[in-house]
Amino acid sequence: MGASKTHIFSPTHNELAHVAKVLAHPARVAILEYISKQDACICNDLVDVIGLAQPTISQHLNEIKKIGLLKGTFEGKNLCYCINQERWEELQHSFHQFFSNINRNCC
Amino acid sequence: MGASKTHIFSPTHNELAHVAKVLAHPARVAILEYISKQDACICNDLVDVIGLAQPTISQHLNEIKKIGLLKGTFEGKNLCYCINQERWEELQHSFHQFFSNINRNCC
DNA sequence: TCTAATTATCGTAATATTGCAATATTATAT
DNA sequence: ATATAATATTGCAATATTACGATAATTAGA
Repeated sequence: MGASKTHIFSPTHNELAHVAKVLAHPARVAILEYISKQDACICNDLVDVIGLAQPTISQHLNEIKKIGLLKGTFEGKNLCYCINQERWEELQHSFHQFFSNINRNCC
Repeated sequence: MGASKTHIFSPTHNELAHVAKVLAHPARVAILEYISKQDACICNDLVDVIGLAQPTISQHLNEIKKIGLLKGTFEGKNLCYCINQERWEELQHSFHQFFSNINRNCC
């Protein structure tokens, strides 16, 4: 059918997948890394840095925003994106949990 | 256009995105968790456990295989999937690196 | 107010993903 | 060798994602 059957999975699995989906595009990984490395958070140089058209960057930023990873002022000419550190750590923890949770006994 | 412009991104960004894409579906997260929690690795109960059709599970397993996360015997009636632990730790490290790499100075 | 600069939204085309029925393949046991 | 059980492959339909041109909205400054 094409649509994921999210209803048959646990909230935990759906949430991790949902977050992973945002990281599942190199542009978004690059955007996150770039923003996180700026001392000041005057952004959007992004269009030049990343090399995609402005509407495309805008869409990617929106995806990142949706999972709560960005904070800052979102209006005006000089808007300011930056990483929402609490959320960042939350996701870091989720992935850490996922990766830690593995059995050693195997074939 | 629809296709990601992977060539404009760094190998590191592409690789992380590529791996994240595999985790970007709850079925694959569930499959990985299930396999990792089995003491013995006699699998495929998966069709029952996950609740998707056999061809669908097979496809998901294939995606997971592609990034090297599975090892075991892949032939026969009683085949045996299990987590490739070295690869698992490699990916764990990649995500850890990504999440650790963030600046504290912001608005 | 008018203009210039910046970001967001809309519309659309190309491609990718998800899911399953039907079928093929493979390996084991009889 | 044949039947059985388990997994893989194929083909296709439905939906999602990616990308960008055109355009709208927003804000700061002249």
